Order: sequence, then structure tokens, then C-alpha cells
Amino acid sequence: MSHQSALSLTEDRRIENEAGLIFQHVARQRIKLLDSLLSPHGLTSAQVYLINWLLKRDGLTQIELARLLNIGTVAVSGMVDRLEAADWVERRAHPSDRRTKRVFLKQSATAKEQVLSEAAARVNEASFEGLSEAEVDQLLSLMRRVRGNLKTALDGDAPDLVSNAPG
Amino acid sequence: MSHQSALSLTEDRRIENEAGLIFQHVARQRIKLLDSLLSPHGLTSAQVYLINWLLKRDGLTQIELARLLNIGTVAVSGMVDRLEAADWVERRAHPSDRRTKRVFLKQSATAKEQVLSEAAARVNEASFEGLSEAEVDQLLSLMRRVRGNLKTALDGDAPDLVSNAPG
DNA sequence: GATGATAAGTTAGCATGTGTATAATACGTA
DNA sequence: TACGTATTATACACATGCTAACTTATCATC
Repeated sequence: MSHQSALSLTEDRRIENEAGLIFQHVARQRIKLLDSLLSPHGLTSAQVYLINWLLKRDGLTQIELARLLNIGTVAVSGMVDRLEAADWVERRAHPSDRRTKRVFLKQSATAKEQVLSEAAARVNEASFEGLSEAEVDQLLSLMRRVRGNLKTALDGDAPDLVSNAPG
Repeated sequence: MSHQSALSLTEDRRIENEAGLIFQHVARQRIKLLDSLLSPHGLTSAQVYLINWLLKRDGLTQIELARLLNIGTVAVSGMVDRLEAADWVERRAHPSDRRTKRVFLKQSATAKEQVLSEAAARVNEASFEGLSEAEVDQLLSLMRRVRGNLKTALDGDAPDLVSNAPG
């Protein structure tokens, strides 16, 4: 509703070449930096995002991981394959539903918790250098609204699992 | 410098699980939405980002495209392969440097300019729904600072080609 | 029970990005 | 001119994400 009054078509176009590139670049740069911090430990950023959820709630199913990570079940399947091959996690049968496989961390992964936290913290320090706490809060608040908007545009009206999840 | 006073380590960790996911989700959701708008035309979002630069400055070299798109030359090489195979662009020899190949749009691509602009505008409309013009400006301004921070952290101190480019 | 719809996971094939290594060309300098 | 270095593009191997199609299992209904 407000986009028509707030942004003319011409302005939209001018912004697009900024907004589109900016959002992509920031996301990719953060991944690149995080990957460089994690590669000495034999892990990638995507794998750590998955492990982070298991550190909070071990034994999630692959469908639950897909919803939390905002990716498809196919992507989760491949990632768990690689994590399992590298002995970070293991799949176990669900006690009551034979379709379902739950994913559990192995000792090698839980032992890395401190390292992962510190790597993530360093990426945030680098990202938000020179921004005040209020500015970071405002940035994240606006980004959350954008994410909600896009989720609505894509899914129709599905529930937002991620923002209700444990922080 | 300000990150130490503004954000404690504990707060960093709490935020990480928000910030990391949020940045990634927004970028991927925008790509997903843009891809869905472009697929009827046989194009992907990444291809349109490349084409957009050529619409502004035809005949860029692959290195220039890599810097503008913030990706590696290998990625550009593959994308130009596919764009060339689908007859959207063509490679031509550089007049004075035989290492270099310049990339030029074909008629089929230039004819799509209007369609591409409108798709991009619709993604922005969906993203910024309900945000005031001031909020959009602030969001993009903060994101630009974050991008600059990350570029410094990654590259050391390379020049920022993108933000000086034609909008 | 049988039947059909739904759900969880996998496989196959593709696009996009990365890093490393290589080939060909250009350039600065002895 | 010749040598060493830098630049441009590509080949290879891989990780991550997607869609479409499939298998298996669950569940609702007749």
C-alpha cells in the first residue's frame, strides 16, 4: 500500500540496482568471511547454521531443519549426508514414524560450540563496525520486516517458524 | 572500534542467530521471487544482474563484470557461457588485448529491458511493503555501511567499484 | 480391510558460487 | 631482446540451493 506513494517507478529502478546488489553482496560477504574463519575446522558456514540449531535442540527432523533454515528438504538431505560422512552428526530412526529421520550431533560437533560462537561473533563485529547499538537494532528490525514481507509474497501466509524459535 | 562498547560478546551471540539468518533469508527470498518472475522469459536473477550492467555499459570485459557483480571470474565465465548458448550475449575479441574478451548484448536481450525493470521493481515493492521512504533510505544506508565494513574485512582496502557505478 | 491423499526423505539434473591450478598474453626492466 | 611478473580467462572439483519425480510410510475414509 505505501510503496506506491513512497516510491515512484523511476525511483524503484534506481534503488533496485542498489538494493538488489546490496542485499546479495552483504549476505555473500558474510558467508565468505565466516567460511574463512571456519575452514581451519573443516566446516562451512551453512553447516554451522544447521549445527547451531541442533546445539539448541538436538534430534530435530530434517523437515524441521528445512523450515528453520528456510531451505528445501533436498538441500537438508545433501547437507546431512556430508555432515554425516564427516562424522559431525548422525541420523537416527524416529521412534514412532518410520518415514522420519532425526538428526543428532556427535561429540566432535558439540565440542566445537565455543569455536562456532566466536566465529559468528567475529563476523558480526566486522559487519557492524562503527554502527551504534541503536543502529544495529534498527537495521535488524527493518530487515525482519522485509523478511516478513517477502515470506508473505512467496508463501502466501505461512507461519514464521524462525522468528519464534529460541534465540 | 565502537563494536566493543556497543555490543557485548553475549549480545553478539544472541544477535548472530538473528543477523546471520536474516541477511541470508532476505537475499535468498529476493532471488526466489525474482526468479519466479523471470522464469517465463527464460532468464534467471543472476543472469539479469549481469545483463543490467551491460544495458548500462555494453562491452564490459569479464573481469569488469566480476568486480561489478562482486563474484569471481570463474563464475562470470560460466554465466557468460550459458548466456551465450542461449543467445542473450556474445563474446568479442578486445581490439588491443588478446587476453581479454568483451561481452556484448544481443538484440534479444536489449529488447527485454522493460520486462527486467518491471520485475526488479516488483521485488522491491514486495520487499518494502509498509516501509516509509525514510525507512527504506535508512535501511539501504545502513546496509551500504555494512557492505563497506565487510569489504574492508575481506579485501583489506580495495577500491569500491560498485558504489561508484552508474545507478 | 482397500483406497486415496498427505507427508518425509531421496535421487537426478541444473545454476550459481567458491578455490586452486593452468594457459595465453601483456608489460616492466635488465 | 629476454626474463620475470601480472593480468585475463578457463578447467576441474566441490558446496549449496532449486525443481521435478520418485519411494516409502502414515492417515482418513469408505
